[in-house]
Amino acid sequence: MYICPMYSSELIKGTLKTIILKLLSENKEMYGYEITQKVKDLTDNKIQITEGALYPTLHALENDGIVTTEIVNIGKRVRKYYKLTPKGKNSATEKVTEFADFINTMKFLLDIKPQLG
Amino acid sequence: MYICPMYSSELIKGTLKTIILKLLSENKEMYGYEITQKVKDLTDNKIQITEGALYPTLHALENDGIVTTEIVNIGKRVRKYYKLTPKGKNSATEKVTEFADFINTMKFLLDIKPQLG
DNA sequence: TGCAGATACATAAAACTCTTATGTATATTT
DNA sequence: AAATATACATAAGAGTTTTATGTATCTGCA
Repeated sequence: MYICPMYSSELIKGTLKTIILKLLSENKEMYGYEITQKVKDLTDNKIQITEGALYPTLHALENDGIVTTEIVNIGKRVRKYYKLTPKGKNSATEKVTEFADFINTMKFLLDIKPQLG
Repeated sequence: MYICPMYSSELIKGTLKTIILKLLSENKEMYGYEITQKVKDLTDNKIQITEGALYPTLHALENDGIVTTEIVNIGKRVRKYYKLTPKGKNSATEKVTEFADFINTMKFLLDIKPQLG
């Protein structure tokens, strides 16, 4: 069985909220499992969000008023959709902006050259 | 008193080892306090490594054979210099390469455009 | 000369985030 | 029929960082 090359877990730490907020800012509403698959697809399996990390984070975002939820029945199964609040939209923008700035700082600090392609 | 704008602490998580290894790969040997100041200077105060994070990390690097240490007396004070081992040089290269790749993935995922300037 | 701030190390408790493991249940594919 | 995928959830443990504390020397300046 093939194990895809993932980033070391410490690298991904601290980026989970940013990723979730960005996806929600683009998709109006998403459910948890959908988020994990989207991230997996978009990153060519390099970033795989685990459920143990995802669900507690989503619950925290709800508690903080960043997202609201809506439970939808799909046949006999349940989906919980998450949607950004106005406050959440601001948070999303801020988080992504901060991360972009952070990337530039790290590129300078680590002397990383931009790549062609 | 002016408080400089730092990145949110979660953003910096997981990057400490990479930063340390990169600096050591460029400077042959450095001591702990020097590392904190260098990072502060190079990032315009945006990244400030705390001692409580730095020293345990340096000790872990030593235990893992990534660095060796040399204690030097400066007057009546003591400095502990850290230097990469051959294994550590490989680790430094790997960590920086991995981070560069990670940055590209995140830029794509977060749809971050390259900036002019 | 005395005091603040900088230099320089270190550790420990607490907080925070993520991994790993486990649990429940339905739907689909082989 | 069984394995895999979908879909939620929580909890113990691991790992990293923050915050707090401790020790000690050196420098600048008022």
